[in-house]
Amino acid sequence: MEDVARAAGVSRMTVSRALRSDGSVSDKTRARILKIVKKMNYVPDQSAGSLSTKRSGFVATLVPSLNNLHFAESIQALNESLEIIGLQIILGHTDYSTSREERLIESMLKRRPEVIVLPFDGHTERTVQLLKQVNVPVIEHWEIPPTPIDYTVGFSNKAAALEMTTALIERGYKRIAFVSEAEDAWTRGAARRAGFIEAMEQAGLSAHRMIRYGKPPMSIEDGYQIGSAFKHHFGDADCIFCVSDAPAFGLLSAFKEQGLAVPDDIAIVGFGNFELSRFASPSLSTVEVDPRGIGRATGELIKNLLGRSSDDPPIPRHTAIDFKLTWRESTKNP
Amino acid sequence: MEDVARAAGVSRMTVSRALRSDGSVSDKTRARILKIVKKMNYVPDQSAGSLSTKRSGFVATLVPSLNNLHFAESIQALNESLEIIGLQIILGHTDYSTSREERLIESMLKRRPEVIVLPFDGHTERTVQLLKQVNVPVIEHWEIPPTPIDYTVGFSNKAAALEMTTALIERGYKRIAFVSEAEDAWTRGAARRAGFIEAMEQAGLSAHRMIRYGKPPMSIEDGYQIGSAFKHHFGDADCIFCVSDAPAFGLLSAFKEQGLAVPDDIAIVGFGNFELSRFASPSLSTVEVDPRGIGRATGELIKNLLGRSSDDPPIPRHTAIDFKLTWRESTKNP
DNA sequence: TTGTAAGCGTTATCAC
DNA sequence: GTGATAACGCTTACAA
Repeated sequence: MEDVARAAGVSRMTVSRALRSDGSVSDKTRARILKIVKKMNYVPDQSAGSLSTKRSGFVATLVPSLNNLHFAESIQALNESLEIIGLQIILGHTDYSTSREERLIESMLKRRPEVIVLPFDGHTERTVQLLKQVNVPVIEHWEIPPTPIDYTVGFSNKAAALEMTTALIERGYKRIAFVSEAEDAWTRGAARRAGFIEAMEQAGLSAHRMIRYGKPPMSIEDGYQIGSAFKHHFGDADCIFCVSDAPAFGLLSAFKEQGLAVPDDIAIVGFGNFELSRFASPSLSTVEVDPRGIGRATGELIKNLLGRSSDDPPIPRHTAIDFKLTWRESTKNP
Repeated sequence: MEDVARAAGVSRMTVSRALRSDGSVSDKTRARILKIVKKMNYVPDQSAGSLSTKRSGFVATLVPSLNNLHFAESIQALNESLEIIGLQIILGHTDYSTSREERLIESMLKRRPEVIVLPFDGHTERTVQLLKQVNVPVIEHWEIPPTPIDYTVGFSNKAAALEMTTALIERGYKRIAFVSEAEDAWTRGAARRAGFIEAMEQAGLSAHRMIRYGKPPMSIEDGYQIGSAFKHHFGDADCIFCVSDAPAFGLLSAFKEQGLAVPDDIAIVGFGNFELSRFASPSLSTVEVDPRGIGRATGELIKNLLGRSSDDPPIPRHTAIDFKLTWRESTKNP
């Protein structure tokens, strides 16, 4: 910067001002300076800038895993709205582990993020404590936690599963099985399961057909394994509700091998609505969620949080993102 | 930090040393300091540290899109090896656009990354210029560019497609069609197409059955659309080679609707080997690549680049990542 | 419109 | 083993 200033015959301060549209610099000087900047290929050092302005330009963002198109899409949408306002995501994946989440947050805090975005799959006590005292907006996304730390963007996984289960019961299914992970640290999976159980009980039906297998995220392979042994365990089930679309694909594949007809012998529904769900055969009934919507809404929220003057209207704590039930060939529909 | 120092009755310098395992601090003082740090929940500011040490701890990482499990997995693997050595990824997606890539690089340069990792889908002149003069290791991944900037990790997409095509020809297919995007900015897709064409020509076969559709990344839907009109355009084809697995799934779906048998009426192969490829029906023959391997190898390379003393053995410019042909039910195999 | 001085929170360096 | 001092590259606050 010194060099640029010298070359332009001005002080560093003027260069600094020219570089941000901030200051009042005469158009002539600014033009001259910018030309020199281009020529010298000067790139300002944002760490140094942050140190002065106390604004890092970072948004610490955690997702359970990138290895899931939904989270990846959501991040991509978030990123798109953030880069417009000059914010950079620093990304981490929790691998569905609360202790990993805690470690990541500790390390990201060193970067002085202006906002922290993270999923709710349970938090350690220390995580909550860190988050509360750090004095930065915290956004939990993809689920509505029982006791939110600050802001939330997402939908109730329990309500969604409840709605789907109720709709299945209305369609005449009574002996519904639920497929989810064996390890329960994954709270959103547990929420879906709870929704299923509640709906069954409300209808006076038994929710004992529980298949717990593997750890999150469930894969197609997991579903295939479950499908291969399914009739052995719950031969009387008339429908299977999967905690995500992935194992549902595996079940479809396994049942096809066994000559079981879907939905005539048994119905299958998933959760998530991956692109493939429309093209599977039979195509998959599922709970449709809106990953890009979550990312976008999170971006909007951040924009509001950081761009506000003190007497703007208050910002709502929760942004609801819609889900909806999508019916396809894997269930018998009215 | 000042506060911690005062509470511990030492100077800031001693706190700084205690915090990194760097200096020579007596075990007693260090223990005392660390206890106070914990209690006061002090988190050092890495921007300030970077300013002093000239080490940002950042790795600028670009991928074409996160909306593709392969890139997401690769990033996740890279991230896992980087966090061990205390490096943070700053992530961007180019959306297969070289001008977007240029903008992203310019903005990331402000963070003073210690390494730059990016895909090769062509670069603008200015990108190359920026990258060359920035004096930071540059790693191009996922493809071997004709003129690498610095280091490369990946495989030749052209060679892979050539090998697959040759193998198809050996299996007796002669009227092979190739499905890829209409927009050709995407160099790796073009490389695959070039491999296909070269193999066909080597065998004295015609490579005129070219379907160009949509823009990268090709989706299942794209494949479905192509499949719906396929017989109309190339009714005599005996095999379709898709630039990625995604459109291949769409083709399978469309052909099933039309009552076309795969592979008896027509064979289909993909590129990528997504998890689903094993479970599709028929399961999909494809070129198997190793996204996590690319991520891991990139991580290793970075570790070597940053951790070297001047007289270590030189680091190879290129790290080859294997691909292999995987044969399943969607082709007639010997 | 421009410049000067001080300081952001850390660490390198050298002295004790 | 510990401390004082001067950077690091920028911006804020004020002065001209």
